[in-house]
Amino acid sequence: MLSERQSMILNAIVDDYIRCAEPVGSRSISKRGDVAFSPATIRNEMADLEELGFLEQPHTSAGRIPSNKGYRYYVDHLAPLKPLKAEDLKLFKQLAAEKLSAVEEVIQHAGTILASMTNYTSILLGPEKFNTSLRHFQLLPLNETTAVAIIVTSTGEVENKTVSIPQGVSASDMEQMANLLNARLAGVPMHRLKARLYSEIGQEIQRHAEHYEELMKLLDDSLARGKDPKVFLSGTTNMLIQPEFKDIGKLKTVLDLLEETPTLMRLLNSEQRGIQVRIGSENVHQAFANCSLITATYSLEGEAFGTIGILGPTRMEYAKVIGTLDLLSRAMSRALAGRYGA
Amino acid sequence: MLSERQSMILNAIVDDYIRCAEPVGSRSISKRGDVAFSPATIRNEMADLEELGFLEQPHTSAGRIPSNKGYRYYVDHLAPLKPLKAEDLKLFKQLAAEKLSAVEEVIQHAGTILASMTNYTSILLGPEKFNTSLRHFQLLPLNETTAVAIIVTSTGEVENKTVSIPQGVSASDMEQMANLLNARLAGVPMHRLKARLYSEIGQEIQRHAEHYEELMKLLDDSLARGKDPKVFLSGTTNMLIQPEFKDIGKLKTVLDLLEETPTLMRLLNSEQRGIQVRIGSENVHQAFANCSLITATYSLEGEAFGTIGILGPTRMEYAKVIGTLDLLSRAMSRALAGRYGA
DNA sequence: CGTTAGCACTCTATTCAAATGAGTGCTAAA
DNA sequence: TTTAGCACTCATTTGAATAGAGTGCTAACG
Repeated sequence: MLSERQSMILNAIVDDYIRCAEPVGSRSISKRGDVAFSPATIRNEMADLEELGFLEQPHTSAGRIPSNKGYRYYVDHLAPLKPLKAEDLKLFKQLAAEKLSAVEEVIQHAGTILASMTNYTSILLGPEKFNTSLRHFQLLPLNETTAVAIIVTSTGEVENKTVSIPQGVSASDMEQMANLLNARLAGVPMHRLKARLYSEIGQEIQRHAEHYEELMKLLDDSLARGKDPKVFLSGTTNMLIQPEFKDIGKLKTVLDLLEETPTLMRLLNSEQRGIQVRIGSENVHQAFANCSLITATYSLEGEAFGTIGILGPTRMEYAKVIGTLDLLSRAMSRALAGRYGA
Repeated sequence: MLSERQSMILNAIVDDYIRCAEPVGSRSISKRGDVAFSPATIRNEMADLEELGFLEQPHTSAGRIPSNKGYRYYVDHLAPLKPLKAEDLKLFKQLAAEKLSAVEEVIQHAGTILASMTNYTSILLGPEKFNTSLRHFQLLPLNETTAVAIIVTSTGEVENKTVSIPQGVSASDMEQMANLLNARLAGVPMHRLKARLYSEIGQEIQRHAEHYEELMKLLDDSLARGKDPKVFLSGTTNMLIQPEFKDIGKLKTVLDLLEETPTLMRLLNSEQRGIQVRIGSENVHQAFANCSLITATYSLEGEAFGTIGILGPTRMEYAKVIGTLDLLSRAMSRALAGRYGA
């Protein structure tokens, strides 16, 4: 699609622009050394590249900046896969080695590393609990009216929920219920719990206990899915140092959106495994028009999957970020593996 | 300490400055109507107030702005306690009425309300678990090497922790241990748990079981205090709209500090109950020199206490914020009461 | 024919002096 | 004691001139 020379020039422009955040002119490219042509020649090529839609010109007498299409070409064909620095690799190893007790801590920690290494904002999605199963259920009365329902999943995560005790249900009723659930539903995938509750436990309760309605309501409440998977943000303030966000208004719009979990979920949502790059307007939300989001997925014992992502300006160090995410997602899978599971 | 007229003028200046964020001059005060003197007279008083340290002048030909001492006087003597708007009160009632299942949700929600009502940043500290006691303990093996320890407190909070199982400890050992702890330590205050573990349970284990060392280590790990109380932030982006933070550098320093839980803890830390106002340099951290922090405490069944706070520029709507915090802290205490507890 | 030097042109950013205007302090009069 | 008047200060705004970076085009060059 592009000639050798055009590719080289596009590459040079994107590189330069990523580094300096300023329109790059023909002269400065010529001087870089890796494109050994005169400014005039480069100018001609640049005019062509602009016509093809890979470059843009803020105004007549400025240099060129890459368009979204330009970035896309850069990412797909040009971005050199930089090897990570040794010190960064060390951080990853530490992550895997560290004695982090909970999945959430591993994720949180990974997010912090990611943000500090890249100087962008990291967004991590906890594992979908879709593929985990029930390990243990408990129903613990606190007083006459409220109880705590505790669910432990096969991956060792603990969810808890305060539920109110229906009239006429006794502590021993609840204990029986919990025992019944553990006996019958242990090992059942989380997303099938409710269905199985009605199909299997329902009859049993109806046979042995009064208060059928009340007990079912209680159990139904208790098993209510522990809301959406958690989102972990880190390095949001790195947005502040990006020159593209010197406009506080736009900055606030973006930061505000980052506080909304549903927006983030929608942003990260994808069926695809592996690494994905969404440049500028490829993102769902209009406010992220000059942002790029790069995501990778990690797995937890091959059962559950989560997403880690980096949000930054479209003028992002793609090569570095992609490499980092790739390695870190593997490191996370490794750190989470073996620690739990059947 | 200040004459009637001086008070009035100081009041007018602080009021105006809080509204407009710009140095206020003698003329504009004279025109306000509530201080019926000529600009010249007011100028004289202003000169006096400056000499006394209540006002400052950015430069010779600008109006005056309040000093920290000025704000302090305003807060202590002048700030009129504004009644809240009806719609705001309604929000509070909703908070109390809502069926929020977990303490943390109540707190989180209160923080959101607080931030959106005041347009400042809210910082809420979860209840100190200091005064809560053990309700239930459980130790649940996940596989050969790891187990989940679950602690339920008297206020219905659930803490969980993944611990590794020492060599030679069996599932039935762990079950016994858990039963023992429940039998002996239920009702014991959280902060005394470890001490009691050694003084009471220790002997028992030594008598009945092998692996004394290992079991004690396991239990000790399991009871490790669930880190610091959680901190909930809301409305951090409200900082962006404050003109005092148009300097992105300072803004970043502050926002970065807000991400550090220990800093926040130190910032909020106080033995005092009730409402506290810390103006500018009265705050621990240098970076908060032009911020004010107003805090109030709430209680959970009279047992545990937490803190809610508002962080904003020193030029803060003290009257409104103090009123809001006062009411909200009560509303929270109410919302949390009755829901749990013995 | 592809490449490059040269040059006129465009447009932004910088600089600097002058004008503006908000606000003060002081003095003298009411 | 209060206030009108006035000279003075100083940040901000304004506008014009200038500098500078970069382009597009044309003509020359190998």
